[in-house]
Amino acid sequence: MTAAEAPRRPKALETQARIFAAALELFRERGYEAATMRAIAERAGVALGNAYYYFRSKEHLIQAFYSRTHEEHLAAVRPRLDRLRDLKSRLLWVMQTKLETIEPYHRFAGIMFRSAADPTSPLNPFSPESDPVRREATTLFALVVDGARTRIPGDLRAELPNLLWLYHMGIVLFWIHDTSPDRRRTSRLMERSVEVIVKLIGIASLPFMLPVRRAALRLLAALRETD
Amino acid sequence: MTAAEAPRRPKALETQARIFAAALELFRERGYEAATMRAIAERAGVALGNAYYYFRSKEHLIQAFYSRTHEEHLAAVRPRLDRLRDLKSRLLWVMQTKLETIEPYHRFAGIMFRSAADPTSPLNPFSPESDPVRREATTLFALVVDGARTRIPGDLRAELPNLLWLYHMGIVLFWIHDTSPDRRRTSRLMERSVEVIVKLIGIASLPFMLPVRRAALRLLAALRETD
DNA sequence: GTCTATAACCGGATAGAC
DNA sequence: GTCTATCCGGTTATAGAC
Repeated sequence: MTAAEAPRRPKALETQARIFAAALELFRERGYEAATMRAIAERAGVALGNAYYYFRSKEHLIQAFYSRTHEEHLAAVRPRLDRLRDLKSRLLWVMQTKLETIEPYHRFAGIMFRSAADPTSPLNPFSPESDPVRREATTLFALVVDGARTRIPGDLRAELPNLLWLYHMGIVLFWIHDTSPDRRRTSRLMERSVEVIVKLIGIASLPFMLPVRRAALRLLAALRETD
Repeated sequence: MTAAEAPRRPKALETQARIFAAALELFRERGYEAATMRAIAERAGVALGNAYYYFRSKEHLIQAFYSRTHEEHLAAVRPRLDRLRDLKSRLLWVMQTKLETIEPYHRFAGIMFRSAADPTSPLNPFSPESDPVRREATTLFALVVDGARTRIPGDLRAELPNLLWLYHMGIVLFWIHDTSPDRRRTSRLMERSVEVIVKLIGIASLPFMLPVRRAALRLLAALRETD
């Protein structure tokens, strides 16, 4: 729960948790817009000003939501990941649990992603504020890759966690727009894309692909250069 | 200029144009947030309510902006595209002119893309409202492909305009976040990625790549299915 | 440091008169 | 078509209590 300033006293901690819980409930029940700060404060049994004391803005409430769902995702992933050995089933498992974790919030996820696309917003996945969450999420994909017995050339293997994180963001983006029952379209897309990705990794690992692979990886490196 | 309802009388048309022009100016001068509807109305010399008469919301003002910049882009592309023959130089030219066209609006482009990521917003590139603009933009990339003498298998060729449109959206997304002088990072990324893309098209066109190509294309088809 | 209550500001959006 | 008045919700400010 990354809030404005981490509260020290247990009572404060509880108040903050109550506000956060109220926000989550209202987001679920009414969606983002309708869950006004006034309503959140009321449900949490605090004054409006107090809600702002713990969460600098409505958006900060969402940063907290990010962390929370990531933790939930981790918890859902762990019990089974170790037993899966090949890249494909590991990636499938992680993606599947991801979709299950975020499903309850589908209704307000869209409007949440409004801010996510704004470069000046702390919610932007590339913003400094999002750094910790992004790093953690990438770590999960590193785990997926490392634990797989699939053979992958070193240069690609090093970049793969970032690429998979990006891929996973793409799936989430699709999920946001998916109104099919049980989010079936997203599931199907996810399953098929995982297959294609694993196949592509196989191909990219072939010796004669070295030049293109290098060019593509250099491209990615350039993406991260600061000037 | 796709507004709320197309105004019939010349006077109305002029008023609408004046509001739109004022909006564009203020977007450039102050960015999106600071360009309040009140300020836009004032600069256009109309009442606040009147601005809303022509543009249902601030976001609709941006839909109009989309159309406008696309038209400008087309105008910039045309004089030279015919003379370029291979895919790489054609694509490079189109992307380069794109970046030049949107550059003046860099400052407010970010916040513009807030709404673009919201599935309920008319600004979302996948929304019905955006359909015309997207279709037109895709047509441009179809033109890029069709006029190139590069050999491309039919299945891939049919999908390529959509893929290139998607690619171009990615570059724009990067551009939004790019604060380097003269947007140099974006230019570099664009040039390198065009090279990689053309190389990849070459590889994907090899006979033994047929199965993976098919799988990937089927994936894209699934993306568009309505169920 | 934690919290309340209340009033006010600001800008997007709407209603209804002219 | 155009205006004025008003609503609504995010956000801020303030002043004070525990």
